[in-house]
Amino acid sequence: MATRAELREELVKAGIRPSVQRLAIFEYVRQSCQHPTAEVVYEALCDELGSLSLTTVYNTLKLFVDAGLISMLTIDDTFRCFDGNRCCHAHFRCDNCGKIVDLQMKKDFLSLVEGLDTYSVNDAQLYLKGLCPACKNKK
Amino acid sequence: MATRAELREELVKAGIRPSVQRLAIFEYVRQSCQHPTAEVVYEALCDELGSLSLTTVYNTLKLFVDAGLISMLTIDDTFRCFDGNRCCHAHFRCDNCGKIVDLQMKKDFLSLVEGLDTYSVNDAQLYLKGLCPACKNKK
DNA sequence: TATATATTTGCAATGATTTCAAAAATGAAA
DNA sequence: TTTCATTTTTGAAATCATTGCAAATATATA
Repeated sequence: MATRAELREELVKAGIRPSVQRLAIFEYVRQSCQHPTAEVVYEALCDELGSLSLTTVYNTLKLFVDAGLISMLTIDDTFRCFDGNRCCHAHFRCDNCGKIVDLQMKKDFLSLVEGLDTYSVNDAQLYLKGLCPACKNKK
Repeated sequence: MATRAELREELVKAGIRPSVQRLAIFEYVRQSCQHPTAEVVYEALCDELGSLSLTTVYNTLKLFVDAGLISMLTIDDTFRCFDGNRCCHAHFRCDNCGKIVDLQMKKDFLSLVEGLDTYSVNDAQLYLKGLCPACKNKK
């Protein structure tokens, strides 16, 4: 769990000026285990920041993704969500309840892919879908 | 390369009535290596079928995905595309030219994921992004 | 303090996808 | 074949997450 000062430092190192909004959004996404959408981030920070624009949230999240500070998930085809967890992990989305959970990896994804030597890889996501344990038992 | 009769049979086995539109759409997606969008499928088949509705294409592709006959890719966050290749493979999307290519896998994805025993997995997609060989060299 | 630059804001626009109800096609029964 | 019910297709309108844009605000520099 990083402190606010550490997160601020991380933004500066990435060449991003740590405005109040940016730091709050960065902190929220980094601390959350919920893979929030832009809308969720907006709702969560609106009060704390007094005023906040949904556009700012979208712009800022894009800024962070482009800087490699967080990642964007497209595991749900109707909305994007964001992930501040920097460890290599896969995602599982339950077709029934919609919950998205992290799954540990035994090894990095890339070790399994052939012929990658001539490519330059910036991002890798492994998405699994089906039924989570709880929903599986209900059926 | 499956024949039209084989594809028809496959639809029937899946409990899907092989209408003219469905068979044409199924054949197109199964034979294509281009990961077409609904729009692309629509444009490609409009003439051949005389009349075709984009809504039919969307509905039919969803029908096939739900039946497990093809898969839907969300590797590009602005549109969905579809994949008729049933072999286990990963996808690479070039950030520069947008092209999506298949990559062979040494082993199945799932072998690398921990704690999956209590889940029921229906779909798995590994998405890689970065620069393809051609775009990498240009920079 | 003045001035330039970077950031935020809110509303309008975008565009892929879905909804919906009518029209057409198909299958079963008579 | 004719009739009737069911399934499929169609096209136009609606949806909604995301982006564009131009004005307002905040911050850095001279």
